[in-house]
Amino acid sequence: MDERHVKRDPEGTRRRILEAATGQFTKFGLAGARVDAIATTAGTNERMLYYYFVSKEGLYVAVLEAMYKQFAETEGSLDLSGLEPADAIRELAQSIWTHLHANPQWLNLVNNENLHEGRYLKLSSSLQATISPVIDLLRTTLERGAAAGQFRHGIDPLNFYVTLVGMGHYIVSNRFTLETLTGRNYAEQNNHESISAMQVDMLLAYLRPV
Amino acid sequence: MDERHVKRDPEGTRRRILEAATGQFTKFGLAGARVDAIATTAGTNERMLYYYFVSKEGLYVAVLEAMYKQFAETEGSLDLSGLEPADAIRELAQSIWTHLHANPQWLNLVNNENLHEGRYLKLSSSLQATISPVIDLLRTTLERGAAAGQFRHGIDPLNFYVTLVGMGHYIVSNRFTLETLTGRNYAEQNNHESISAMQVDMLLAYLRPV
Amino acid sequence: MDERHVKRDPEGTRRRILEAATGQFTKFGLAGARVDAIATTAGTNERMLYYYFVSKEGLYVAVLEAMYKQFAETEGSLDLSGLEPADAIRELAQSIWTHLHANPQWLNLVNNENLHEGRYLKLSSSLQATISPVIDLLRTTLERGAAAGQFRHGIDPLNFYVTLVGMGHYIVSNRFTLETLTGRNYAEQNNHESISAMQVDMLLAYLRPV
Amino acid sequence: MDERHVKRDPEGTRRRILEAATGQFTKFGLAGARVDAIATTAGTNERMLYYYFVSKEGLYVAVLEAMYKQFAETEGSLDLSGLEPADAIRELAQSIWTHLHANPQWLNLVNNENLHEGRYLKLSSSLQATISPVIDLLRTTLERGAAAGQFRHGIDPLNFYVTLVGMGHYIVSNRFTLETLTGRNYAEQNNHESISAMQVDMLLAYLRPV
DNA sequence: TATGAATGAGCATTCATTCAT
DNA sequence: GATGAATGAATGCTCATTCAT
Repeated sequence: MDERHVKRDPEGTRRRILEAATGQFTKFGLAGARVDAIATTAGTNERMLYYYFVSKEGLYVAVLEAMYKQFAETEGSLDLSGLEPADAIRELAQSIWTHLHANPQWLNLVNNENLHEGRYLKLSSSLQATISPVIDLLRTTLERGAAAGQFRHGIDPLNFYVTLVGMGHYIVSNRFTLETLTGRNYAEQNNHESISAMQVDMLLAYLRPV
Repeated sequence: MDERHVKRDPEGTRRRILEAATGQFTKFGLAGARVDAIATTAGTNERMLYYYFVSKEGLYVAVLEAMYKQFAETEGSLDLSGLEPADAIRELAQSIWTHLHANPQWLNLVNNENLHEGRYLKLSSSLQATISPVIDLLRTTLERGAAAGQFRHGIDPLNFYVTLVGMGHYIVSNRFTLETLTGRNYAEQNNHESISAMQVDMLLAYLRPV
Repeated sequence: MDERHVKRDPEGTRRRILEAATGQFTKFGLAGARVDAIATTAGTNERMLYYYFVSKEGLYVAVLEAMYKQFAETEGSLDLSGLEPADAIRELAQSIWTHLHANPQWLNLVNNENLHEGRYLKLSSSLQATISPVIDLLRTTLERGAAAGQFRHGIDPLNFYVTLVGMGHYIVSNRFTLETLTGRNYAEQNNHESISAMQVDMLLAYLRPV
Repeated sequence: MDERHVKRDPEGTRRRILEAATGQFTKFGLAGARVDAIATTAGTNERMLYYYFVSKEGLYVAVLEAMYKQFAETEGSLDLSGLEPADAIRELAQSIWTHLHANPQWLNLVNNENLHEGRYLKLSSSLQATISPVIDLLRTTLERGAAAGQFRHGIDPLNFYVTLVGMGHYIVSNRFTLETLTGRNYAEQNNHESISAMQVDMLLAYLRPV
């Protein structure tokens, strides 16, 4: 059961390097992460990192891809079809926010990638498509609500989606500076629930026909 | 009379180091910024950096303080007293979002500070107070709107403020990954105006009494 | 029937490694040559190199032996018996110089071996004998010329041989620095022919009885 | 008198690095030389090497320049004006050969530079002119000899010079492989004198009018 | 015979920092 | 206040080589 001492385990070695790299890149960013710390944490040596991922940047891209893929899978597996339109929006928001809340380190990676002006994400083929299923889901829900007279017409689903995700992203990603500056810790459940409740209300109030 | 030291300009040197450091830290983060690049850009040598700011981290904290101070001054100078409550909210949102939009590099610094779990911001005394004037302004406006029957009662001003700021922060800070993943560039004016309009509507729809 | 091992070709693999190694060692020297570049160029993997040649140094010695052997064969196949003594000297010189001119990379290997103070050549058994046939040929020719009254007596054949080879070696081996410093490119045919003519004249003028 | 412990000695440090680098590059070539060995030998640390010479290659070029300059100075200081033409040629040859014989490590550097196809020498400005004074000296001597009826007319001075230098270069540069293959050690004085005598005779025999 | 996986020592180079003047 | 010189620990990466199958 001890993976460290299995002599030949290519898949395991690769996976352990990727996991260790995820930890380091999300904690320290691309520049701050140390190759030898990744190797040590992975229970292997630095050489294997280059064997499997060519370079530190190659490893960073691999981590980026893995995390986006994982996030897309979570979002993509949502089934809102049986829910009332308003409940579907509630469910969508809660699902996304919960995932962000549970994986704050992912946001460090996204922020770091924006520091690099998104250049590594662009290197990664086929990630562009990851977002569309959720947008489609949202569009369908908005249309369903509009048809039922519960939502207003003509809402841009992408803007709505971006606003929704941003609400969750901001309070998770900025929880440390927010706590210092406002005295409120949004990682605490009651604070998190309180602002989430406000934000869901906000989204639904906006959708309501005038 | 010694020509070699004609260029003595303590305040200027200090200021140029701070400006150069701001550029480097916002572009590359704390770990990615290079001390010698800062010195070169500032037109001085590395030694002076230590003379004025003790260490790289000391310089980072100084940059952090300067940028928060500047942001607080912008927000604090707002005068909403003459406006209708709804217009005051519009003005507040536009003012904050415009500032974020105009200073995206500031968000890099904030994100970087959250990567470090806010530990350097905590070192900085007296920054905690910077936010309260705006909160007070917002609280007053919300109460004014409620008293006039235009806003609902019992809204938490801090949660409202955080949500409002987050809307602007997210689309500016994440503009690169958003463009790659959604195909929409929120740095372009029409896209930025379009989502801002939705977000103002959202804030106001939420405030409307039920 | 195992398709994965269809490509078994021991002699071919060995030969391709040797050829690839020759290319790398002559281009970059012993220290500069890369084991993995040799393997890749040879269309095999690094492990096979160790299988066939034990070590990088072992491979280097093998290359050294092969090139000296090839050079000795060229020189050894000369037949000067039917020529007038002076023509025999001309033929010998032209033959050696042409070979050097046509194989400049061989000189890189020789120079590299001298950088290593000849220690690898010493490891190689049986190479010492390679030179003697040409010396014998030269001695016979010199004696033949002296007997015919065309050459002076008492010439040391080895010194004569070394001088002759050195003339060709120098202008080929040093063609790059010579071009930079003198502006004359001795790899160009007319320049090469012009200096070779002078050098043949020199050899024959020396041989002429006083 | 112990340079190692002088705390501040920029010129000394620079000079010691250059000397140490000369030793390493001439012994092991550019690829084989080790930066840390150079620093240790120079009694400083690796960082200073980059401080003064930017890179390993920059240091290599500096060494190359220094050695060519030194060689040119030796050759350039020759005064042949008071000698009979034939004696002048003898003196020129002895002077050059003695210098090569006394500085065999310089030839390693030249050979290494030819391995690199002379690309670093080309980087060095102003070295091209180093050779011309000797050529001029030689041309004058050849013309003087021709005018006196002692030398033949129409000799190309550059080809003559290259041949002369090559004679010395070859037996010094290739002394190790020559010893292994011929059994004769041209570093030994009597062997060196013996072949040099033959080569001077050869040069003068060639010059004699027909 | 052949190959992918693994290793540890070593590589050139860069880092933030301090010393001496 | 200002600057050039000096440092040692590290940094990402490559090396020749060996192991396991």
